[in-house]
Amino acid sequence: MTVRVRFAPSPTGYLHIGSARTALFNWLYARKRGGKFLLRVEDTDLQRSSDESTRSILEGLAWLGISDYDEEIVFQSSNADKHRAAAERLVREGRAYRDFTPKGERSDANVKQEIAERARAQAGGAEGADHRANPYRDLPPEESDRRAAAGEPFAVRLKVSPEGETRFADAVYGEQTRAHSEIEDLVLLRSGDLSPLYNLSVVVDDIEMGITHVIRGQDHLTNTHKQVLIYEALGAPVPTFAHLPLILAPNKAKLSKRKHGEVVSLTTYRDRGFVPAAFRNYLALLGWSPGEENREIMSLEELVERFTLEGVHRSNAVFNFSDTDPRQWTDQKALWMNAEYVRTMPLEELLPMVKSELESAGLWRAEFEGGLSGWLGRTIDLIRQRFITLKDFSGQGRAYFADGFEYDEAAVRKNLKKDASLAELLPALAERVGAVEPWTAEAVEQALRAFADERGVKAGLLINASRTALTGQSVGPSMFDVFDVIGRERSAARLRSAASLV
RNA sequence: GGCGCAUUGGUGUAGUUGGUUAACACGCCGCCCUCUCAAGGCGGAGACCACGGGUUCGAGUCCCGUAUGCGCUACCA
Repeated sequence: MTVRVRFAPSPTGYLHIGSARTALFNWLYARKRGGKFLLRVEDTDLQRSSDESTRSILEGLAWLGISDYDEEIVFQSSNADKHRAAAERLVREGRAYRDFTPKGERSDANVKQEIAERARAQAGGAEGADHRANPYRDLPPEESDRRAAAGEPFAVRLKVSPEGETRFADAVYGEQTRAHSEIEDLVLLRSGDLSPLYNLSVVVDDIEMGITHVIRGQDHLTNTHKQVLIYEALGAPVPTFAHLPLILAPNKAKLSKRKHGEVVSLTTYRDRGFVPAAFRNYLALLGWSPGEENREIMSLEELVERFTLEGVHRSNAVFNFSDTDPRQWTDQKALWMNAEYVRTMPLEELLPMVKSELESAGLWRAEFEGGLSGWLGRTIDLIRQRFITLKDFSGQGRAYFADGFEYDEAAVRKNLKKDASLAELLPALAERVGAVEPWTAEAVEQALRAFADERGVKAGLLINASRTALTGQSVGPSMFDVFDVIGRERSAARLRSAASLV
């Protein structure tokens, strides 16, 4: 049987990195098994869902390179009739019943507290909660039909048998069992508009879509038993479940936008200059590992080849970042991995990303793809070695692409103001450099060192001063390569104008 | 409150039939390289494998208990 998996986000906000990772694992599993990867947008909560969210989720998946869905995207809201029909069928078959209890008030905010209080109150009673105490549970069908026909509002609940237990083998967490006494007669359809609830919708849709493997977050693990019950009531085969460990914040709390801000949003990584392959690689390693062989840098193909559900962990992973240290705005390993990709990936793959970065910074010039294309390649190859994100090409790297750049204050202090004689040395050096022939790194080095000897100063003084003069920075590639790439005229001009900063 | 799941250095993980000094990556520190900073090379600090019992000649690996964390428990998804 062909494997069919789905990623089913609800479009109530940006794409959370935890969801992105769930999508990735689904995708990897489908590709690994030669199966189908489907997308279902769970937009049943019209209040909170938005087209904008849907769009941003789609964009995020495309950015990650996993948007090659094998079938049309399914929108859950358009399946409401099917969900309702399924529930009505269960009522007819006596597997579900109409509950005419008036709908209770519930303040969304303190549900958790309410649950705990109710449970504590019940604890005083007999053996736990009596989930089958509903007076409408065994109402004769004729009376139920009559009251419904009379227009009395009702909800539809699944009739969970009081004895026994449900079980399923989770591909990650292993054998799971839960006594029926722990499961209430869950509501399938809301009273009033008879709109379907989540547990019903997912099951009906997954059956409809022929899903064979449900791979999702561990927060659904306990509720899976309810869904198994629905599958069984509906007489459908139960798919294989694989629950994924959660991704936690440094304080081990759930990662949330409200508390942790933009670090949890996938788009942040795109906007801050991450290479998609790097972030994808990092994400894959959160809650999964290939086992024995500990090579961590893996291409998409390698990830597909090595991915298994058995390699998924059971313990939650901590996403480590600091909200006070800007250098650690996100997990350091993610940053390291991105730098690794930036400096080692094939230049032709990096080029388009650098292009769009330079474009959005207004630094792109048409010649970069024409007469200067060779120069551009050399330059990028030179400066990428110490960059971390794509943003660095327009930030620290600005001076390579434009004459208008800023001098880093600390760099000026350290390399230019340090020695007053630089005010005179720099223009003289400019003169010398301007005459170098041919214009190569070696020739410039010879000229500069000779000049230093003549003036009786250390070459290092001139080299460091030149670095700040030509790039505005205190750090960067080997200086003679920088001269080479910046060019004779621009180098000389920058040396001269830097004299005024001394 | 009930039920479930988890627990290896700061973080991500390896350690799949119990057997020697618990491995790797990130981060951190030092040295080398050197025109700076990275990268790279070499080395180092950091884990009594949550805790307590038990089984065993021997346990990170099996069993029980405790603690802690997380999840679920809703006419939210």
